[in-house]
Amino acid sequence: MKDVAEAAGVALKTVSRVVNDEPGVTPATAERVSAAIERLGYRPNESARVLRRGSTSSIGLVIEDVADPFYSVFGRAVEEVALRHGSLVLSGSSGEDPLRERELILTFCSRRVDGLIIVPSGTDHDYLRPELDAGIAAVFADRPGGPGTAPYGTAYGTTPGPGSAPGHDPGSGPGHDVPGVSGGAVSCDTVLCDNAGGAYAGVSHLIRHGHRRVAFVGDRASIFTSGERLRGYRRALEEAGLPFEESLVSTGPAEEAGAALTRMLSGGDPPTAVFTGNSRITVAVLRAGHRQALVGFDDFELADLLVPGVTVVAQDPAGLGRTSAELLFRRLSGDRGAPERIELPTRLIPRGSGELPP
Amino acid sequence: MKDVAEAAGVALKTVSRVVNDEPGVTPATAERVSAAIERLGYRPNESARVLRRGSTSSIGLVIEDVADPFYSVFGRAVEEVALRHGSLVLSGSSGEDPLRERELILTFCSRRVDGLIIVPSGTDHDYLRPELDAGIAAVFADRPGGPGTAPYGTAYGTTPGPGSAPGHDPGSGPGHDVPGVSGGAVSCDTVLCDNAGGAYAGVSHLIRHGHRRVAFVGDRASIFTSGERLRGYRRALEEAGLPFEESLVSTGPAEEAGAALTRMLSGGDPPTAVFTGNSRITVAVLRAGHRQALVGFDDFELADLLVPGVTVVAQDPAGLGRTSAELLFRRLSGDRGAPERIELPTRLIPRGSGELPP
DNA sequence: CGACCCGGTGACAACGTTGTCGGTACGGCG
DNA sequence: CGCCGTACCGACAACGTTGTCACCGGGTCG
Repeated sequence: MKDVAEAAGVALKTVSRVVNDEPGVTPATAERVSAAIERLGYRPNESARVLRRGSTSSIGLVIEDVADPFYSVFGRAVEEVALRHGSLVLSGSSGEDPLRERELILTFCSRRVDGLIIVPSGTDHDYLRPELDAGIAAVFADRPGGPGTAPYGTAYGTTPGPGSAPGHDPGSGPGHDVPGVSGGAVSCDTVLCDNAGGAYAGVSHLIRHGHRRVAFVGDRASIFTSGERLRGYRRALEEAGLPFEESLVSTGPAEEAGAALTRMLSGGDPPTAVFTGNSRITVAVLRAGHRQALVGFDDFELADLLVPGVTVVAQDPAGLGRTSAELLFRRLSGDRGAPERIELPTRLIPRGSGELPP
Repeated sequence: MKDVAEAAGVALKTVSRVVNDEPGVTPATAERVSAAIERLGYRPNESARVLRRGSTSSIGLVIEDVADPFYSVFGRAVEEVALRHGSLVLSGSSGEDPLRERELILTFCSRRVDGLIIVPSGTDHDYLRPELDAGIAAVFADRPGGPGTAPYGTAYGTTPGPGSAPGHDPGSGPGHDVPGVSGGAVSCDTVLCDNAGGAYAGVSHLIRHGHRRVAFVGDRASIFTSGERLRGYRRALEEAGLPFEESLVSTGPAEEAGAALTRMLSGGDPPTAVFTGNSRITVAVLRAGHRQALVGFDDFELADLLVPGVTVVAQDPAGLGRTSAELLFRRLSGDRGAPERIELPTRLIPRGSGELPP
């Protein structure tokens, strides 16, 4: 910029004015400066600008896996909203590792993002407190999280299941008696799917088609969404006056879903229908060659092309992303209202597999 | 940081030393500083650090659509490599709009990314020249691009097709007689798939199974990969002594692919087999209900679950991302060798649809 | 005709960090 | 006892930008 000023024969500040479209520059001068900028291939240094102004015009996005269709559509929606607000998106995959998640978030904070959108893997986000106090906005999406919100659903607070083991809390833990910051659960905005309601609708759909033994094959019980969907499953059974049987429920990673269902089917009095807890599991079950009536939570591409078409309870990943981002930007533009908790509806899409008779 | 120094009763510089693990600090002092850092919830300001040091430890990734499975897997691979090198990834979707692409790239440059990985939509990247001269590394992936490389494939340089129209080159164009920078094509590193070879293999596969009239349904001819794949198709025909017939070739957006094929099939002497130019088109053709022998370029999820399974020429999006990123980081660590052009092999995966008889 | 005002411009400090260099205390050695 | 070397630490400048304020010339109004 100094070079540009020199080349155009003006002061630094004038160049700054031109770059930022500030008023108070003669068209002639502006033209001279613009020419110099073009000629020297000058680009403003965003770091310096950020340092000076304090705001980075960028937000951080922490999701489980950038390559997962659900999250990538989610991310795209966030990007779209960010673009409209002139913001950039820093994104990173946590890979369900709370440690990696923490690292990513803190990295983003170091880069002074204006806000964060987090699909939390971990349950403990107390380390966020100083950042929140420092004015960084945060929205939790798809699952609840945040400092002080650990005891949310029933699934949380139980044994953390495999995968959450690696050396938790390496530092000296969050300061205990910090003056001014201590105590008081400060919860953040949260945008969720209506997991329980969706599962309820899907299972009820199967029951309505005559099934009385419906299996639930879901993800690890330690995952919030998984627990909620199981809750919806139970409610649907209860309401129909059907018994809840442990033997018809399996929770675990998608790779084991096929085998789990096979075991159920080979037992006495096998289920005639299956409700699957997410699309990875739905696909795993299909791949294992099972042909029972099936409703899956979460839509996936080509579900309509399979034979029979796969009936699903569709979430709206784009809507989730859009809503989260819009909420975040509302906070960034000064909304200081109470933390919100938004639940997005799901939609049952009948395609054939869920309408098969027992 | 000033606050931390004050709280710990030391100088700014000492805090800096502790934060950066620099030698020359007594354990006792370091401990005092660390305690103060923890207590105050201090995080270093990356912007200031960048301003001072010059390197941002971040790279920019410009792809067509973050939500597209191909690119999201690609992006994930890039992220993985970046993580290993301690870098962050800024990513953005260009949406096939050269203007948006340019904007994104320049934004990234303003943020002083160390390097760029670009899946180019536009053909003209001359605006990159000042950045490249300023030391930013760039790798073009999936399609060639970059300043001076416009006249690459045969498809380029022709009429730009619909979609590239919106007000090109708004400024005063790249400086014409810039001293020191003018002329001389400076090409960048490029990582591609073996598009022509893959298409050749796929079409040959169909021919080997007895087909003599093979249709090509591909994307707009203005897209590099599309042109290359068409080239492979022609070569396969030639080598088998089959005529190239315009009436068996359709290029255009995926939404029109189904209708295009329908038209071909309703003509006299219809094709008995179809080669599709990308997975979106493959799916469109399947959705249109066509049941000819089919080989598609690019693999997609559930291709194996359809009946019959869809034979594809699989690319390796993760490999593409990994290779691109590794090449980029090699450049960043000082490799000043001649620009490379890497072509990744494809793999034919027979699943049934490509082995149907005429 | 002089005072005032205003639009255009420039000088300077400050944002938070780190590289450089200079200072101080302490231990060892002549 | 004095000198030197080393280890630790602090003051200061600089990175590139922008906010603040002062300046200056010309037009306007009293």
